[in-house]
Amino acid sequence: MKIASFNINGVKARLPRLLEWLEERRPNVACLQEIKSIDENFPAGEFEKIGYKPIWHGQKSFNGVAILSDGVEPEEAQRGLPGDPDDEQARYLEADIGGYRVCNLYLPNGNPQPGPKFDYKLAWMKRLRERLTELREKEIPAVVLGDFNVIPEDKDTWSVKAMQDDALMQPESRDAYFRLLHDGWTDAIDTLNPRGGVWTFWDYQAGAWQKDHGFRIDHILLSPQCADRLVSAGVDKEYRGREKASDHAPVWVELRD
DNA sequence: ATGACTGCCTCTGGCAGA
Repeated sequence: MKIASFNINGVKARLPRLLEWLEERRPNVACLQEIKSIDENFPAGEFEKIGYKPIWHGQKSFNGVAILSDGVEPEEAQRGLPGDPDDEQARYLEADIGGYRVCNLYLPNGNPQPGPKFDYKLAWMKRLRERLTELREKEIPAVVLGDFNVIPEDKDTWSVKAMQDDALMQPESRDAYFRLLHDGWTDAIDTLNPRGGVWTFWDYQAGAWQKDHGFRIDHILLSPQCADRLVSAGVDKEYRGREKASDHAPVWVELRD
């Protein structure tokens, strides 16, 4: 079972690149973030044409998440992150697929910090922990993946100095991430690349891609019930270098059946 | 260096992203 995550930065602008990646790499499940589309405009038919069954949670202009499943209908389990009825941002979608609970998230960026956006990020992470604790207590084999907007450790960025004031690597953001790991979730990419130096994002600006100035913010967490099924995990880095690329590269995990 | 690039909706410039 191969489960992937891709912050595509606009489903409309990225559609040819996205279809190309799906056909070339053929993940069983693909979680998308930043579809930047209202529900009515989501191009479901384009995915169905190549064999993927989609569910999606859209929003005008920003955010938006979707789950695509190869040949199998995803059984939606949760739309939107619980815990705040006033939060209308489309950043969370859960589905049952092939015996796994797949939790797709687009965690708030939090810049500028300090400020209300950073407060929203930290509150969102607290709610996420509560949701994931529920799943853990039910002992569901779960994969939680997406754009976490957290640089977990210094080894996960090309430059600590360049990023030191960024919301992505503030101690509060990191603490909230490590609370999840201490709860029993396994960071699949970090487990297989303990020395770091693996990037999933390169800024469009200042020639960041050409200079390999990236960082790791797209993560895949495994619940205790499926951590021992981990076979491999990685980043489809080459897709960041293609024409009209997203600023993120896809990440993926392969789990033993 | 208040920089850079890209997508969105469209008040085609301002906002958001990271």
